[in-house]
Amino acid sequence: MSNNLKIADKLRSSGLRPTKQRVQIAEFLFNREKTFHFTVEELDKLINTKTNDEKISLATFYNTVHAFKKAGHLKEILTSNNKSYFDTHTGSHHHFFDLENNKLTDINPGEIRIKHIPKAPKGKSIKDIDIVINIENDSQ
Amino acid sequence: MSNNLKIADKLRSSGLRPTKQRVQIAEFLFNREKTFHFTVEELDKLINTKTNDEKISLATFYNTVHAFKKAGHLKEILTSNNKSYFDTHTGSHHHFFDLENNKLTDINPGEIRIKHIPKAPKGKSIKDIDIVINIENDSQ
DNA sequence: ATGACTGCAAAGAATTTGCAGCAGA
DNA sequence: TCTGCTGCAAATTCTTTGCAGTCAT
Repeated sequence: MSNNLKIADKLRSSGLRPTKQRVQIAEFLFNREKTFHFTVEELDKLINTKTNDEKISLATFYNTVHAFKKAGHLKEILTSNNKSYFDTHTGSHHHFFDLENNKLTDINPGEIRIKHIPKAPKGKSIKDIDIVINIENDSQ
Repeated sequence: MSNNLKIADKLRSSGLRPTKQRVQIAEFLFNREKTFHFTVEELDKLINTKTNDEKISLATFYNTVHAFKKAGHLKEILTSNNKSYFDTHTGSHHHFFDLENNKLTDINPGEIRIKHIPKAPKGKSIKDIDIVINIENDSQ
């Protein structure tokens, strides 16, 4: 309940109306301890089959996820399979991408550091840096 | 002419028949000094409008680019716009991605170095590392 | 009430696939 | 000749859009 209120406030303070659908999606995404990585398709399946309530339309998932991203509540991640993955952990961090099962995992922030960041070309500045380490099964 | 032969041999030694289309695409891609970054769509436009000869079908561009990639002559690059970019420079290196015009440029290999590479989760090993530095226009 | 949001279905963009015909070896 | 490759169109997959009806404020 208090979670519900917090979620609603979080949405409102981002300029987003806390509609039933957005609250349901936001609760699912943000009321958890661990970082959660997902595609829109996966989110749709997870939420729409878990509950038997009225289903949320796929278009609404796309709208909502993009709205959350714009509001800074989600981060989009590049992967080698050219799909849009999102991450509930919005701070600066990087990822492993498992090529065998298409799963993302966070790299512990202490585990990777860039020694020297190159200067952007003139007239340009750096917006952000994406690092993905592709992993596969050991070939023992 | 000798270029033609070299290209044909390059293809043959990768197990690819040097068909007219593949030779034409390979010449376009590999007979150049500087690294070349492209999407399949761009390649199609560049090759099919430049010459007035018989056009190469889009499906053939996809087939060929993937065959070249599998043979190790091209590298695929992740970008923030979730399209497949390819790079004629197959060595290990990283990229700037200009968010304003969707253009990739190489980062000079000396300009970036990772201080500490994290260990892959157990049972997994690192296949490769993709780093993309997103850049935008200065905001002055 | 009024503007924003949802849901549906249709459209769009990028890529893949099936298969008949063609062309290298 | 025989297998691999090409080209076309149709199919797939992921994502966006238009718009009428609905809901939050």
